Amino acid sequence: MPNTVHIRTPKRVPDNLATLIPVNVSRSDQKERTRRAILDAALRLTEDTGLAGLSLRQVAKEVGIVPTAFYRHFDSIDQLGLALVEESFGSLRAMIRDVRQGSPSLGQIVDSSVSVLSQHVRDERAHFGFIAREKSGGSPVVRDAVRREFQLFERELATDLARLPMEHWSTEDLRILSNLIVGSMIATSEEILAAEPRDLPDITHRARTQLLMVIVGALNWKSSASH
Amino acid sequence: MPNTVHIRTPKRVPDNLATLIPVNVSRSDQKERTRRAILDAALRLTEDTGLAGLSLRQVAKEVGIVPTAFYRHFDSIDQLGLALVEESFGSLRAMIRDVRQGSPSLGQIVDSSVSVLSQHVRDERAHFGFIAREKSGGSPVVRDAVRREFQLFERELATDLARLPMEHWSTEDLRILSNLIVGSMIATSEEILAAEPRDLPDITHRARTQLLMVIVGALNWKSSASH
DNA sequence: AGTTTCAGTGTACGCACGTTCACTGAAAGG
DNA sequence: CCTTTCAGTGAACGTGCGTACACTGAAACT
Repeated sequence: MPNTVHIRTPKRVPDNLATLIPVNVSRSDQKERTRRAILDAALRLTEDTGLAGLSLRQVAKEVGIVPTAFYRHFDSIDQLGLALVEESFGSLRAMIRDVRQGSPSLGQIVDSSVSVLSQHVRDERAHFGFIAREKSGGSPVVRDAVRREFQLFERELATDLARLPMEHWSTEDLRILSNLIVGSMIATSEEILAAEPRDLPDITHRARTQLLMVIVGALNWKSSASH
Repeated sequence: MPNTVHIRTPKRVPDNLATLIPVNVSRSDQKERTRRAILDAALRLTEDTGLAGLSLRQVAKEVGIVPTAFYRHFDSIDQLGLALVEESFGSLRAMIRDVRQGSPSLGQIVDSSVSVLSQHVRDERAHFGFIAREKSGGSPVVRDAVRREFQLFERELATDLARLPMEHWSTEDLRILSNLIVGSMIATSEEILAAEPRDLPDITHRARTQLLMVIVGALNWKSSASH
């Protein structure tokens, strides 16, 4: 059941309006539609095989175009991969924005972080799965892109942490802490992706506890180290 | 430069000794040699492409046998993958044995754990890389095998932790803690694998700090929770 | 000495792959 | 209205793949 998209002439645009405002209809946005269809198809097909096992012909068939038409949109599968990395981290950043909404007590931050993470992983399953897979995946270009994004992420979390009442932390220690937290969150995401729905409460409870342990640990570790 | 192994008749065994003790020479151990060569070749080739991108013909060429001969040793690439999982976790368990050698103060446990991990990851680079890749890899069979091994691992660590002076911890809390620790160690391993040698001291220092944070956190979290 | 076993051979098959190239025909634009 | 642009077409290519099948010849067994 291909996702057919290439209806050559989908609709005649009424001239009266179309000429006034350049409604960006038809040609350019038909291209955009196809591009989206390719990204969606790739995201779906990658679920089984990873980007490495994705073939241009599979994608084309799924989208409903001829193989060669793929090149009108991407130079290579790697470029497709990079576009998916960008898109996937887009939804991850959207998630962070949700977490930042209101930052009350520390306990509440932990609670909302974990529940927002859990919700987003399920909502954007395909994106999170893609990231998890390609983080250690076959294509060096894509793999490195994913890792760079995570490092960026880690840095952002570090500056966020600096705003919390954990005074006198060196930037290095903040990086170490945020590296630990990001790592745990990645692990949790992967567990959520792999788990059956009924195990979800256990996982979120565990993630909450772990995040709390880490924070409590960081605070006490610091005070015990700089006595 | 194939790893040629198929010298049909490598050596005539001197009858005098060979007949006394069944030295298990030639046929059965020639098979074993080839099997090993296949495993080694697969481990090397997988480094670039992942198990998903590994072809039976590549392996055969690398080993120096004809493609069809592969089937004398494995039913499928998946079976090869499972053998590699087993082997890779073998070296991981060897590592743990090293860590357990002498368990003095808590600070020393942390130090030796991290340095042993760091050393082993570099010594058994191929094995650790394989595990990291296939943990989210393309083949469900192999992927699940890796995850099952990690769960086993986590359980073992939990029982180890139970022997430490952290009394009155519920088994659930121990599982949560060991899940956190195993997760951090996986993340650290992946960072070591991806890092250049000169960044290694930073990474081990970070890992040490994180492990300490986690332990301090776990202890304080527990005492604050069960006040 | 005669028979069986079996790791490795060699050919041949059909299939999916990426990429090339010249093409078509509707949309965009002067 | 007439020209240009360009997303999608369709045939053709060379390559590497997994697997089938009948085989060989030395090692192992009786």
